[in-house]
Amino acid sequence: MNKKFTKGSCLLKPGQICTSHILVKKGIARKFYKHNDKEITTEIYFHDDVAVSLDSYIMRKPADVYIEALTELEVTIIDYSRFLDVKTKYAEVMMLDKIFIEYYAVWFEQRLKEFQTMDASQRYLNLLEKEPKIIQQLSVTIIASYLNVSLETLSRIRSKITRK
Amino acid sequence: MNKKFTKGSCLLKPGQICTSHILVKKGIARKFYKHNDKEITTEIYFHDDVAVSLDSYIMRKPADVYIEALTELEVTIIDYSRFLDVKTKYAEVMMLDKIFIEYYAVWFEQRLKEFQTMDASQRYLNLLEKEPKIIQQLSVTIIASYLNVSLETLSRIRSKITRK
DNA sequence: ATGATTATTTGACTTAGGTCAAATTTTCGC
DNA sequence: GCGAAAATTTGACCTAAGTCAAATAATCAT
Repeated sequence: MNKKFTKGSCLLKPGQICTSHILVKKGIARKFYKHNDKEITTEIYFHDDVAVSLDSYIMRKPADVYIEALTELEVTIIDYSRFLDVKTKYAEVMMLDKIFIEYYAVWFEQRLKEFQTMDASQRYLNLLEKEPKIIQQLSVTIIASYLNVSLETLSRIRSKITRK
Repeated sequence: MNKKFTKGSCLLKPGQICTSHILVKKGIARKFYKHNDKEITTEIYFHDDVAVSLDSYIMRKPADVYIEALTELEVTIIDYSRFLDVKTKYAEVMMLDKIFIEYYAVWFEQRLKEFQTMDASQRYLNLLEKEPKIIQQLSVTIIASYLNVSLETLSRIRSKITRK
């Protein structure tokens, strides 16, 4: 089921239960949570990426994250209840769902390692290498909140790099 | 298939492919990786916990982590090939495997959030609350490497807390 | 028990990165 | 294009936590 969202609108808000997967078809979205009024961006979605609040979806509990359209956005909503029905019938679909979560878990492990082993500049350079689209298309504010540094620090990192 | 390991021995080393899940029956184990000669502990396993190098297991690629016995250790090895065979036959088993990974992913997400939002003392207090066994039974060195702080800093955090 | 090894604590110093404030640049509505 | 609002950069300063070194404390083998 296809849907459109305007820039700045939210596809999911804290308190809602995430019952579906969101497949981005056009535009950019992000997931973030608030901590002491600070926004921390955890994921950024481009074409064909899938957005979901994993713990809300799995535990059937209210989400604690926002999923927000960063541009005009077109998505396909994959409804959980329908999906569940298909899953019980077709082992293949269930297998795909499992593979999705496996890769998601590996991605989390990788990202955790980045925070444990890299300082701010290394994280920036790593992101530049691995996901240049994020650097190219998003604002300093959003990139900083994705790297978990202050905007000022990110700005300094960038100027130091370009000065070289 | 049951196996015993002596304290300090490794159940998995970098370079090996992790083809099985390890179910701890007795003793304590940990997973860690080395970064610039520093050991970073990522997980600690007690009775009935399951140890696996997820990315090695899923991607069938050489592991980059150690799984080490911290005490005399008794485990049950669940071999991947056998398990795979069972999985194709019994959807139930596959479902359990999927649930395992789902919870694992949620756990990673949670842990990532801890690093993004808590300072060293908060992480310590959080661990004390959520996994007191780790604080009670392991050395400062291991706890520090699990919290990703230096041993000196952890020692100072502890003395500050007990002084209160 | 005693000396040796290992683990933990304490001290002095350094540094990455945060905060707050001001300056500058960019973006956008009209 | 022009002024206002928003985003980014720069500066000054501060703090959490790291490093290195030395001092205690705990553990272990003989």
